[in-house]
Amino acid sequence: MNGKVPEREEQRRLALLKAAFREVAEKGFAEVTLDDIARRAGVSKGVTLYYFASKEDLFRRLFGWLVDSIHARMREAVSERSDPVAKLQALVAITFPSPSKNRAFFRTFVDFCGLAARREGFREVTARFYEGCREIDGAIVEDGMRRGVFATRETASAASTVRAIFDGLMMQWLAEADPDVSFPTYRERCERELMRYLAAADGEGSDPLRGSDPVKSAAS
Amino acid sequence: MNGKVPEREEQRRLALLKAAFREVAEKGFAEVTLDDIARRAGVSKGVTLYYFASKEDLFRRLFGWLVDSIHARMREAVSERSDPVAKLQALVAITFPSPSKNRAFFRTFVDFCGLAARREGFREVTARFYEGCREIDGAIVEDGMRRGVFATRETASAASTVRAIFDGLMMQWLAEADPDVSFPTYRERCERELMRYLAAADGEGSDPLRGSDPVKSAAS
DNA sequence: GACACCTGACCGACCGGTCAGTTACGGTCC
DNA sequence: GGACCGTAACTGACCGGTCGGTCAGGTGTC
Repeated sequence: MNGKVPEREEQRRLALLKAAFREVAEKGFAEVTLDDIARRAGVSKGVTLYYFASKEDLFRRLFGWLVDSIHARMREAVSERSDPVAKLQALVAITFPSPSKNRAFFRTFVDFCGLAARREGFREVTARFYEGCREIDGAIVEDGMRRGVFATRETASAASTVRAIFDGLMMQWLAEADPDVSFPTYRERCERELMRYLAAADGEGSDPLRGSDPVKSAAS
Repeated sequence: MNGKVPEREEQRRLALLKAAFREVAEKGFAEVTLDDIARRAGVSKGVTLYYFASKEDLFRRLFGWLVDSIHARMREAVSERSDPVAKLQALVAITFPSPSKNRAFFRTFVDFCGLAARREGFREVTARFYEGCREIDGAIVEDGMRRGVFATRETASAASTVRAIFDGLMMQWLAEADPDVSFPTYRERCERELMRYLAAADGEGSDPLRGSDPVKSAAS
């Protein structure tokens, strides 16, 4: 009907990546075998290495694909709002979609950071992830500063800190004994603390969030 | 000369843990073999499993030992100062000691978080790590608030965010193409951004740091 | 029948864990 | 002092299992 061969090939590759993602999210890179991935995708083991040069190649592409997806989703969500505060809230919503999706993505992410910290070939992808985040976060911060909603600060550092708050809270969440229960706590905390950090310096009264009842649920 | 046997045993165990730490920092949990650890410690392979029940047992104890060490060092550094700002600076100094030590600890830490996010038996140790941090960070924040140096906020959330900024920046640092070069940038940024987050809300003028030249080195 | 796609048995390497055997050493008895 | 011994510490060959990667051959489609 149309240019079919390379399309079908791409389709197959994508199916394998999706299968690999689910496997990695569950077991971690080190524990996943090529057989697991093939079985999850409903094909035989040989196919995996028919479409990817090696296990490492597959993992690298998997993470590249994840990074592109998440960036696209972030950019889309941000572009749909005009208010910097709303943009940030949209980012929080993207980053904390649901316990299970969160767990899947962030487990994979942490795994990958561990790999990237050691193997040169993987580092490039993590660098690209943070590069994109810096761009997205930085644009929001700058916009908010221009409009006087956020306090003046150096954009690069602020974007870096915003991202650190996202990632750092996520790591704490992953370590929780019962992540499903504490999920809403962390999501709300993320939003509130980002606002706190960015809020204009002339008093908490101008806090764009109605900062009413402090969430005490995480206290010991 | 004295009660010798159990002491010598503990000594051996510690030597193995240290060897394991160096190996893991370099290669990651998944890539380290019992043989690697033994060889690094200058003994034969059999010894490793003579002193530890299994590889998993060894790794769990390794991380427990690391967590205790880092907590002790943090507590000591903090207890030596009285000013909350100085305490926080001391914490930054502990957390960012040098590129190589940083890399070693944080690579291991990230690895371990990946494990803990999946295996029940490991989660308890990460939970303990964050529990201790919450205690240390929380005490500083609370002290600062009482003295009016930091703006009023809910202690648990603030401690959580402080720790998130530490961890999140560290992850970004790990992803840098040339970590050794960007190390001072991240260290300074960590200190400055923590202060920014915690600083009293009545204007940047009261910023406890002399916020002079913005570090632009991380901008694209 | 040619070709792309797919299969799964197979190979070689590796690794956690076991264990039979060796070594080092402190104590004991003559 | 030295012969002897018991045991804790240590060694490394070995085993069973696993996994990444290969490949000879099958299958379906144009």
